[in-house]
Amino acid sequence: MTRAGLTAERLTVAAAELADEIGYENVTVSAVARRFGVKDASLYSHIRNAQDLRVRVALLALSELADRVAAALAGRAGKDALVAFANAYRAYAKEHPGRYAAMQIDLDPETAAASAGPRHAEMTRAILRGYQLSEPDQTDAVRMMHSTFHGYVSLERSGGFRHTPREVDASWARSLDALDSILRNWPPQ
Amino acid sequence: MTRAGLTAERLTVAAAELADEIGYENVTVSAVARRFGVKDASLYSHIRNAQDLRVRVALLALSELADRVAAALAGRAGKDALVAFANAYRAYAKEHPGRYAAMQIDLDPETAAASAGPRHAEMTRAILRGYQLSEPDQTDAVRMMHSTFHGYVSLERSGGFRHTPREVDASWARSLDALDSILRNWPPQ
DNA sequence: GGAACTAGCCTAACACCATTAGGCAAACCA
DNA sequence: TGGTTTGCCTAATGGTGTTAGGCTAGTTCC
Repeated sequence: MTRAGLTAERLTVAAAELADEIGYENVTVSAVARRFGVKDASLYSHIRNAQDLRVRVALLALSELADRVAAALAGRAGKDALVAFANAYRAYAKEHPGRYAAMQIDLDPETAAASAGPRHAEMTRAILRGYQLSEPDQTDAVRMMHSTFHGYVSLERSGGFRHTPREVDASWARSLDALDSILRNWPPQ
Repeated sequence: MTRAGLTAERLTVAAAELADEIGYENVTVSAVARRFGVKDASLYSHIRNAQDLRVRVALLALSELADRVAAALAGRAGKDALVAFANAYRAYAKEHPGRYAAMQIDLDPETAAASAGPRHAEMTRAILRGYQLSEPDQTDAVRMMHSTFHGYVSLERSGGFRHTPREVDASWARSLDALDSILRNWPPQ
């Protein structure tokens, strides 16, 4: 009887793949075990419990997304950077809906601090260097950008835009134009 | 043995309350049954299954939120209306996190059409009457507004803004200023 | 090469949840 | 009051999460 070679990492990747394939909410310890042809209980030497597995998937996704965003940003500034960031973000969410969903669980503060979350924040701030905003406007702008991206992607995914015929891609592009315009003319206090 | 007096409506309300109290993902058929002091199986004369119960909670929440937004909008126009809408939306999400989470499930098209979702869309469009936008800009603007609200609320709830000290309320107000400003000066194609 | 050890996967067992089938009694209705 | 409906129950099945303890494949050390 040869061994399956389970590790926390392999389980995490398998869970992430499963999430993209069958939906995040259907990812279960049993389903992951099945994928490796082992019994459920065997996973518990590698992960603490189901929640632990979910957290690992979230961290994986956060890190993958940060890498892609970083790559997209390289060598760009201003609106170019804004659009590259936004498109990388949205593309990741579309390619990996399950991982994107996993990212939404709330991590406890120390896990969050050790995650790629701070890298996201840092990169978002980097974009704003092209827009001459100082604190606290910068923080407000970061929050608005992040909200818009996340809100758009998440409404798009859940079919919130289906009822209106207008192309979602076109609307997205205009929203980015609007964001750019507002960052260039951030309303004075 | 007196009867518990179950109905689909009472079960839905109880499930919604539970969602706000213990979190949407912990709402289970068993937990609802427990709350009424009846056996799990007894619920199945009133609801088809767990998914049916979830859909009912989502519809309840959509309808409650639409009512509150409608009340907030009454007699307002322009930026006043925008801010009233946004604040009603955010307040509902904070008061009823479980119901807000329930609203995010995707309804099948005909259920969605019969839900309060279209009322939301209509009210959002009504706000834009104060801003002289014609199609397709109007659709794009509706999508951007909705994304911003949803994105903000959902990031705030999941602790996405915790790392930066700036007050979330203040940032929110500035984001609404920014939205207003952009609606007044929607960038030309 | 064999003995001792480690670690990886297994079986067994339990609790909770979702769901279906069929029974019995309370509530209503004639 | 007797019959019918309907509401909740018991019983049973299957999936999932989790713990405890066992067996053996692979490694280490003489």
